[in-house]
Amino acid sequence: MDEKGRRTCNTLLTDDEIDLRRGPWTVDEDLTLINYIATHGEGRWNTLALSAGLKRTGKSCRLRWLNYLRPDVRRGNITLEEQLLILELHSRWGNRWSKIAQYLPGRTDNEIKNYWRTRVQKHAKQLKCDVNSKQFKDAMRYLWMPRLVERIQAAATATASVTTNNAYTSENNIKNNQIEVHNLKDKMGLVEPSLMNNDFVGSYVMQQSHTPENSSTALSSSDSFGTQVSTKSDLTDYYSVPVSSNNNNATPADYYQPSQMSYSNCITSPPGFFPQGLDFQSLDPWNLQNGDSSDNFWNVESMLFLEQHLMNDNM
DNA sequence: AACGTAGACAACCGCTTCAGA
DNA sequence: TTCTGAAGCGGTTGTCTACGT
Repeated sequence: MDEKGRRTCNTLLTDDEIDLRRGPWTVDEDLTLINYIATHGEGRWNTLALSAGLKRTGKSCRLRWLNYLRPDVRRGNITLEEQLLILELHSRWGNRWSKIAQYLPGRTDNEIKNYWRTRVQKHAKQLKCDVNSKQFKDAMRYLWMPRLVERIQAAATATASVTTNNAYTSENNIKNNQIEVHNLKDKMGLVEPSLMNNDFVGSYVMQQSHTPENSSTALSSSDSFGTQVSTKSDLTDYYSVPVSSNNNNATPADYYQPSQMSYSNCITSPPGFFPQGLDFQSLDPWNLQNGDSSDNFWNVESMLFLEQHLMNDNM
């Protein structure tokens, strides 16, 4: 362990503390933490770490639990709807990751932060502009976000087409699809401001009226989580905890099978945020089937648009 | 097959905030 | 009111894996 690792928060660690483990968590450690919390609930993290016999800091235990082991952590690709929401909320609040995470049930601030750094900043780099620059923000708002909306609509349309297969004529399908699109916008609380010009899809602004602050059922805040699932009964409803595991590549899903909370329960929007509660899962067959294919927005058309936009800015 | 590189994500660090003594 | 420890938070780093050469 290097010198930096021996210090935390400007204090030298004791000899006992130097014995603390670092780095990736093992399956045994995960199981110990899960079992301890399932039995005793959460408490003071430092005390918990000691009592559970984990040679980890309380901080490390807390992070592992909140970001990985917690039963309602949602893993896997960020959906198109989630991407749209992240872009919108980040444009509003900046790097307030925990605040943004409140709007994405099951997603952690860490995950959103990682998404932003690896995907969004990558695009800024491709465009050779700063992620915080007006140019990039405009590109997000006027290109990326409308395109996300289009793809969400396309996914919804595809779903509608499948479910209505053989039932309608193509003309009816078109009408239905238009209704789907309209409903989607309603569901997402999106309003279209007047278009800047005819070439352009338009920007989408999230309505301000529904926020976790004014909703009594805000989810997944790391602020509030400690009071949400903290009892044995709560946890045993979610888990069946195996005694041991030899699988070093185990995921939380390998450790326990959720018994009541289904996947779809985790990924609907917080009640009160989207006017009618957006069912992410039902709208996203594209992403589930093909993985995250949403990164390739910067085609020739986009680049031309951006160039033109930047030229107008400079005039 | 071996190596290098980039991307994704888990984990850590240190500062700030908050609550209780 | 002040102090102290715990927890929260955002930035950064480390590690693993997939992919290209």
